Amino acid sequence: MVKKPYHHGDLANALLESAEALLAENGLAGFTLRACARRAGVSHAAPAHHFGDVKGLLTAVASRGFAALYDTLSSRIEPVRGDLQAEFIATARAYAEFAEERPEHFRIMFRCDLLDVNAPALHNAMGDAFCTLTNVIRRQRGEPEITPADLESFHATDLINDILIGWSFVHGFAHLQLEAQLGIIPAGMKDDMRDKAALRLSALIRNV
Amino acid sequence: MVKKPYHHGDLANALLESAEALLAENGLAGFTLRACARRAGVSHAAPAHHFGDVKGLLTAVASRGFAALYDTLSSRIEPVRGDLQAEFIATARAYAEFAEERPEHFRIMFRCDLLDVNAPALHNAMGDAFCTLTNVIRRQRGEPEITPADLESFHATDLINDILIGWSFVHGFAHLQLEAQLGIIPAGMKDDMRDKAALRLSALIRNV
DNA sequence: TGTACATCAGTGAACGCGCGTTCACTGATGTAC
DNA sequence: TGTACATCAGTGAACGCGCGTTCACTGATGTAC
Repeated sequence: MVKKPYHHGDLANALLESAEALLAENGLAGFTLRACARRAGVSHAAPAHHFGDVKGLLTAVASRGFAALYDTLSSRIEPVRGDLQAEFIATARAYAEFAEERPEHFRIMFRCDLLDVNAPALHNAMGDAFCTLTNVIRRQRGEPEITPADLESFHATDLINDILIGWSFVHGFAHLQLEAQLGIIPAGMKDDMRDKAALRLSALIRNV
Repeated sequence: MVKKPYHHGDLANALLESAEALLAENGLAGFTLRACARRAGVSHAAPAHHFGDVKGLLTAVASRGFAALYDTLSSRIEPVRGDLQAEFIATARAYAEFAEERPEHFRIMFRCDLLDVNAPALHNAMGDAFCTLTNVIRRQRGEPEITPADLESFHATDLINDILIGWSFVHGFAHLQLEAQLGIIPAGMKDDMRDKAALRLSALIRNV
């Protein structure tokens, strides 16, 4: 039996994992600084050394959420890259499934009142995820891709028009579904309806 | 000076108004049963007689939110009724402005984890609001309107396709904007971009 | 190679707080007869 | 018209709880010389 060392070694990550587990188990209500510390096997005052306060920890959790969303989107889009219809469908599907599989994580990510929205880590993680969505739209339009760095200074208004449609649709569907607002659609048909809607929008954006 | 009567007379409404005021002032964090009771000038055990518990009160708050959303949508659509492009633009605008003007109320309405989603009052209020949105789409498509009662048994899948696009877009834009995700769009251009996107979608749905 | 010292990353006790719920109660109201 | 009684809508004290933050502290680590 190994004696527990005084220093944890990787407490920051351990706390983030505890936080995510707590969110998954009990929702936002189950998330507290003290509970995270308890779960990580550390005194409740320890997290302050790494995250400052609750908001700091939540912001880090949200950053990891956007990073995970980025990974999900990338991994789903990559296999069908170039097939514009399939890309669009895969994007909507990946986004919606992410929200369904990690509902509490998803909720936190879009709760700017609980987060330090100016934190660089959060800002960058958001930028990566949204850049991926933006590039889906750009490919639909036959335009060259951009990088997260480009996003900062990006003002091509006619393109933003379609990005707005794409973002809003994908996000709106995922959020409405997550929050039980799509009761009108029979449970077994949601995926199919979403795919069809995505297909229709893809055609609109590709202008065919 | 009037002696305060033992019975309040309209405590249920007074509590709802207190709740909404607290949400507006301090967000969800400022909302507690006790705070609502305090603000309504009543002992903290009194609300239980009207709403049972916290969830019951929150559910009633959300119901009033959907009723207010219904009113907002109706009053904005009515003046331009028949002008399909203007109707669609007005709908997106009304929805987004509602979210901006009553952010905390809006957040509560879409937090099914905090609500009793099976409460009839909530269910009906949601139905009224979403029926209004549905009829916007139906008019775009030249189809007869439906009533909230019809909504229950409504499975015309080809129509749902467009409803899904409309709902998701309108809701997604409002939610992304509320949660500070549209930083890429210069502040002064958001309304214009939203209107243009709505116009484009209106054309898609009208199939022109 | 040692050593002094600054800094970092934890501990654990304490503080003050407000919460939701329960409970026995009481004042007010409504209604059956 | 009166009265008994059930029911409703409040009160206020009490319970038990866990929270976030602060603080003085200590053990461990890293580094300058």
